[in-house]
Amino acid sequence: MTNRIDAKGRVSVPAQFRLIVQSAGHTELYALRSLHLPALDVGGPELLTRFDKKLESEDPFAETADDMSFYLHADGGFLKLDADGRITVTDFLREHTGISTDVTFAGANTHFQMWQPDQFEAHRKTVRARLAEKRRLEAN
Amino acid sequence: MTNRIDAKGRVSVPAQFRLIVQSAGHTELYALRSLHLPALDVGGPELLTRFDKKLESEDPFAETADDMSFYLHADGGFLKLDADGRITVTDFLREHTGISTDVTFAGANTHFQMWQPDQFEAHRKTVRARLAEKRRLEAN
DNA sequence: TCTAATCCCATTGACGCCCATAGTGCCCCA
DNA sequence: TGGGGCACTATGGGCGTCAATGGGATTAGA
Repeated sequence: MTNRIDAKGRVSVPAQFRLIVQSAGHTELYALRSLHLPALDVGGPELLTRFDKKLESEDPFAETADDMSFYLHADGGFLKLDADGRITVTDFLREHTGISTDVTFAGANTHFQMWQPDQFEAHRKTVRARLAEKRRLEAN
Repeated sequence: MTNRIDAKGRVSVPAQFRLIVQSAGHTELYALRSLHLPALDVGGPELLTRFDKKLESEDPFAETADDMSFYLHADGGFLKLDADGRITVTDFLREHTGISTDVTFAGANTHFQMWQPDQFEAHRKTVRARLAEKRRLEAN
């Protein structure tokens, strides 16, 4: 699902994904820069709390917990949905993803990803190739 | 079983295959672009959730798990059945399969495949040839 | 004051929902 | 046993609704 960014820098979040958060009564999304991919992991505000909960259960003095906490708040940001279900694409989003004029949305029921269309397509092909190769090896 | 795509881009899902999902109370199909074939693997939404469940139980840091998850969502999509048991053939389906005016359905009890008719015929022949060859070798 | 964000409204094209018709196989009954 | 009618599938098309997009107007913020 690919949508265009308009002259004001807005893009419609596909209805199917809006439902994820709007049904929960929220008007905000939370976007997190993916660690390994030039993409954004996006979900409702509970995406943040879910990670935070996870952190609480760990040793607060462990380095990984520190890193994770830092990562969550430094590499994440809120996106406000306007009345028409659009968000404005900030530099925060563009830098990490390479997004300029169009955005590709892909994902599941609880959260989704935002990509620069070409990057998305490239990654899709890479993943297909890797899985096909793995399966070929396992067949022998 | 081959059906025609109408002017609005719709095609009837053969009744026998509809039963697979409708009997489960669903009105949606889940289509996944096959890794090795120019075809779509189609089944009920539980096809996706089944895979997802499987992934949750595996090591979430393994690259393969990431790949699988991405593949399932990037190369998979939902197809809504209308009241008459038809789906609209999107570009998402056409690109991978070469489908343009007609669709060939083939499959088993739990899920089925969608093909461009000529591609299906070609694949059928190669499979026949491969099996015949294998049998010929084993006979010696 | 100038820029940027937010709200509101208009357009258009796609999709969902509805009904109509033709073709086909099946069953039942005369 | 042959014919009529019922049931269902595949297909075509009308129409209303909603999503995606564009743009004006108003407000907030620097």
